[in-house]
Amino acid sequence: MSLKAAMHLDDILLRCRMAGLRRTRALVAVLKSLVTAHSPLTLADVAGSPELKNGCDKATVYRLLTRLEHHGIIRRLGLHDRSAYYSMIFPGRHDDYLICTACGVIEKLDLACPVEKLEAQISRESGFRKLYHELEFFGICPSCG
Amino acid sequence: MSLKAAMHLDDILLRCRMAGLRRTRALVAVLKSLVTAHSPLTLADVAGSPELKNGCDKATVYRLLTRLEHHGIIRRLGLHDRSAYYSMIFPGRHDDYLICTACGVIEKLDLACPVEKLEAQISRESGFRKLYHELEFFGICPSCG
DNA sequence: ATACATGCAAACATTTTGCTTTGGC
DNA sequence: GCCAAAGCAAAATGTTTGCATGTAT
Repeated sequence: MSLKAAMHLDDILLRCRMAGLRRTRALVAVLKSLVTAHSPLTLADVAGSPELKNGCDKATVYRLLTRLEHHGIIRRLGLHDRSAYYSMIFPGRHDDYLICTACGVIEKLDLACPVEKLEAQISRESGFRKLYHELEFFGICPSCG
Repeated sequence: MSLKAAMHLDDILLRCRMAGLRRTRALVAVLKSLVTAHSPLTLADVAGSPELKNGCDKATVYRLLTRLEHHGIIRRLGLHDRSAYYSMIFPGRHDDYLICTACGVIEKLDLACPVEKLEAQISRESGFRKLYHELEFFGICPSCG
């Protein structure tokens, strides 16, 4: 894990404590997986997490992910797969994704998200609160092409 | 079912025949549900479809939906729910959605989709083919607010 | 010491497949 | 009549909950 990731981790653990979460082995393991991941992870990915050799129980991971999401520390994504995906929320950053419908590879898109300002407008017109969005592009990647 | 929907239905049945699908009772029922629906439907919605009193078998509906999606006649959506949603594709039209994370209500958004042109750019830069996208806004609706 | 978190196991929900029968062409 | 599609039933996959035990505070 890089120095940058380590800093993030301490920072996030602090936010977890603020939210009333205890610093358990499972919590640290889950956060490590998510902080170091290059793309969103499924519950099974996190629970398995071989490199961290933390085989945490799925039920435990499930409850942690649920709570972390509820506290706005991680984000839950659809990504069109049968299982849900999770990724860290880094303040001020938002990722959109490009996904191959053939092999399932997920790439983070490096672009200025074009819907940020729409969000404010939609919130105003619809009366919905706590608005956020999910934007994914699907297609066939060059390797599968 | 409105006249407009009826026209759509004939049109779509034609496209299905082109794709090699037989005009079965189940196919007609599935298409009727989807054409008349105001928002995307789950597999269970379509199979149950009470108003059409067509209790089709779920396996049948599943296979039909899969095939229809494969032929580009319907679209499969994530919508963050546990089950997948399906909606008709009306040529030249694309819908984005606004979803309440509390009660689950799904509203179609009436806006010029801001990512259409991005799509071409992404396709060019990434080499992905057959690109399409999914854009959803999530939040708490006024009733749940 | 206490309350919260874990792990195991079992219940659920949904999707997916196998196989026989039905019905469109 | 032939082959694709339907229907039934069962397997596979992923999520969620109950409950006894362990552990952070």
